[in-house]
Amino acid sequence: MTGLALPPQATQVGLAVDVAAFAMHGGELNVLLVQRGQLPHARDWALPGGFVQPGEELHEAALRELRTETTVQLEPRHLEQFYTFGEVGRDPRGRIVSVAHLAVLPHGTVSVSGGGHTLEAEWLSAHRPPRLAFDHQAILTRALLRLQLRLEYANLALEFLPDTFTLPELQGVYEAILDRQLDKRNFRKRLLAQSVLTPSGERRSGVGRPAQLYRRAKNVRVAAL
Amino acid sequence: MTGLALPPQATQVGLAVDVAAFAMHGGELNVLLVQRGQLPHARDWALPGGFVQPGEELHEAALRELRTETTVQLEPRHLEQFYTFGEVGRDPRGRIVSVAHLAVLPHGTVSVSGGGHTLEAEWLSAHRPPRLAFDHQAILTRALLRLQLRLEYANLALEFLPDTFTLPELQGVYEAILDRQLDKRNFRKRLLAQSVLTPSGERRSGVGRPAQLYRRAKNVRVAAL
DNA sequence: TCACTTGACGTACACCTGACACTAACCCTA
DNA sequence: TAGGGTTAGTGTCAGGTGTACGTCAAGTGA
Repeated sequence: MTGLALPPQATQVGLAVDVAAFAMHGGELNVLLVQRGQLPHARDWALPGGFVQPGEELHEAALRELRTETTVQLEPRHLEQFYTFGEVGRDPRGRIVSVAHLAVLPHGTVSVSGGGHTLEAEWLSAHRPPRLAFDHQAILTRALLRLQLRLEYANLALEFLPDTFTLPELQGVYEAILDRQLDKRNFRKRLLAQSVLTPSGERRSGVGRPAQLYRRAKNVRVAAL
Repeated sequence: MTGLALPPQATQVGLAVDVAAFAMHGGELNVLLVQRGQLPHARDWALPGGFVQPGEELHEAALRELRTETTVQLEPRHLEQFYTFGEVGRDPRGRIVSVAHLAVLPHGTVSVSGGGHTLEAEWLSAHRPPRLAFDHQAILTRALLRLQLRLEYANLALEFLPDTFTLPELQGVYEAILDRQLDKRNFRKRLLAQSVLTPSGERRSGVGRPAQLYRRAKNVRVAAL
């Protein structure tokens, strides 16, 4: 376009993305992990991720890695870059800078399997994960913090649930993300006051008293990450 | 260390840092800008920044660029990485990814001059800056947002003031950063309730009634960014 | 000494938050 | 069909927080 070249002092580094993808399973907040098939850290668990390709945007790379390593297909709006990890010694192969992304999986995306250079892909406990490769534990910790921050001022929790859901289910999502218990009376008060929910009229039978089903209110947009 | 090499699919990109450094001058929030001496965007204003050197940490690079381009010396604790800009077309020279940093200049750091590849360094209005090179306007906008967020739950504003200061002066810092007016009575109440200030006993004369001078209370640590 | 400027202070109200205990509705089993 | 088990659903009060707002105090300078 211009004939301009990179100046000689421009350090060339490996550019990577990593993705901390979250979903709810059985009342627990899970994070999507892969088992590495290559050195370094072969057979260790890690966040899905990999190198950005030439001409590829950062968020595209994140989506691609997620797709090829875990078969999870995601829309760009559920993805947010949150921190860049570039410490000199973080990867034994050389200077590799990783732009870490946070992903929220809409309800329904569940089955995963390994692919690419990974042996295995699995949903594992986000708050009590196994030992992770590289500095991925630090990345995960920061991702959880960001997720909790976002929870407060977005309707993020709705993403983790199907179209219709009960209030106790929604409360479960909050509790799983915050990793602590909430008072149900205060929770209901707070949520209903926001008027982002409309009762669907139906109820869900289960073990005890049937619960009212809600859905997201019209013209309430879900938080874009 | 291991004999491991970067895999062939590892895209090599130029790695840069940019710094949005803020200070208060004359009741206005200013940002430190440099006038570029090289193509592309020669003679345009830009945020100080440049390429990371081999073996150099990101925050070290940010401090070094600030020092060489603007003669501003800064401690690491006043620096925070806040976003990474990696869009494909953002730099005409090729794929250059920039890790943007926010810097708060303690009061007293004022005189600047160009250096390195820059013609000039100057403090200019942060909320109404001149036209900026590359995507630096987007970087600046995001930096301002982050600064405003930080203001709320840190004692960040104290950094912008000398050791002793009056409450109206402190309020001025808040107003300059938030770019809006605050009620002085509520401001006092809020600030004094935090008990991070101690009256120095002295007063400062000026046009109207002399104001009480305050200093940061003992054992109140300033927010690390 | 009077007008002007700026600092300092208190009150009243709306709102939000968190603590807390009981009733309602349904299922299952004896 | 009655009763026990289980989960859903509700109201109130106290304390704190944020905001709006009027008034007096202490200087300066004409």
